[in-house]
Amino acid sequence: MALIESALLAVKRSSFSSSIHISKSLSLSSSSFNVNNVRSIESISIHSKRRLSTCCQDVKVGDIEDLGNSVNTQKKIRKLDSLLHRFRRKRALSVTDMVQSEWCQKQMEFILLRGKPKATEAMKAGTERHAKLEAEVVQKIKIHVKEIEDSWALKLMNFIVGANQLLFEGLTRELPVIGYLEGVWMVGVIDEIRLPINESVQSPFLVENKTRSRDTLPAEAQKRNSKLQLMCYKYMWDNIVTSNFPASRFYTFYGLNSHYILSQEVQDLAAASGFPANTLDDIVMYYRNTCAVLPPSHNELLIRYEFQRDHSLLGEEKFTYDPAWLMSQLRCSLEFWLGEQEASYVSPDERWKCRFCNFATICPNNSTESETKQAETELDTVSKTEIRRPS
DNA sequence: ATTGCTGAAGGG
Repeated sequence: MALIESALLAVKRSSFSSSIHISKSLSLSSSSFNVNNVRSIESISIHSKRRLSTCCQDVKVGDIEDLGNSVNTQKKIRKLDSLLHRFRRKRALSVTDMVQSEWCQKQMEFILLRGKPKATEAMKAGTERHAKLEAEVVQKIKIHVKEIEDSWALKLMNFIVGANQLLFEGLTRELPVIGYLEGVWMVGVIDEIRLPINESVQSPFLVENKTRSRDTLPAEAQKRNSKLQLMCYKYMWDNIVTSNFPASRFYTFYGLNSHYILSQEVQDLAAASGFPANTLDDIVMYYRNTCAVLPPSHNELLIRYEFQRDHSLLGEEKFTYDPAWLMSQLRCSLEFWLGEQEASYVSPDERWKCRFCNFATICPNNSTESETKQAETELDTVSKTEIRRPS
């Protein structure tokens, strides 16, 4: 408790100072079930000076290439030019990236190239609701960290403490996960995990809460999209608990110093959480030990839909993990991310998605449609009048 | 800086 208070004090102090030295902050949370212990730590926000802009430089092609090499060169160029390389080189792909590109690859591409649109009111309401649900089981406090290694240590601690909360209390929320899958690093945050205490076979049950602005269940495309999200989480969870964490690959990818001495604040927190550690490597060891004792997740997955206005339950959808379908979806998305395939457009029967898309007016999909020229012009005019760009 | 950036998810 004293620890939490001192951490909060630290935050207060820094908010009074005009120090430019604040590099990163982390919100750390303790379980509301037992406030005397730091049971859970949550959500890191990084304000990194080491921000890496990974905008691709022009790739110079060698003047003299023999035929055999030129195929390889083409591949290399494609790889260096890929969206993965340009926008996710120093950070992993996220489950959101996969889910977003399943919704519409072209829209994902627009978001990367032209920036993401402002959050809608519905999105804000959803974010707020998720924060409330999380607050039911975890209490967050902010921690300042010095280096990127500190924030990774805290993220892994978040997982460890969240996993322990799951084991001892039967429920955790907003659990951060990381894995090396299909040749890429992937990160995500599992909305909710339950562990039924009175069942003989203990399989963590993954749940995703969805809030809706309308009091109806979503269309098939949206259900499918959320199913993909949950299946990604299951894939990641099962990977985490069944295979050894590739620590050296992890250090290399993120450019981390495994021997980095954690900031005093982070060391104190680790000690208070029951795993005294000096270095990032120490935390990774605890992380691996935790993963080793966790069981694979349940084959059934659950999406809960609730109405934003009154939080009433609109419906629940239980479905079975389908690894073959998941793999085909991931492969499709990865081909797009790796630059092996051009961004695809939504299928004709899902053209309604364009009505919700901020890039509809500049999207080539609208000009190649077999609509009449008239309709096209009308659509164009209407859309243009709807665009209001802040000057 | 009563801001925006950082990140993952937020809804459609």
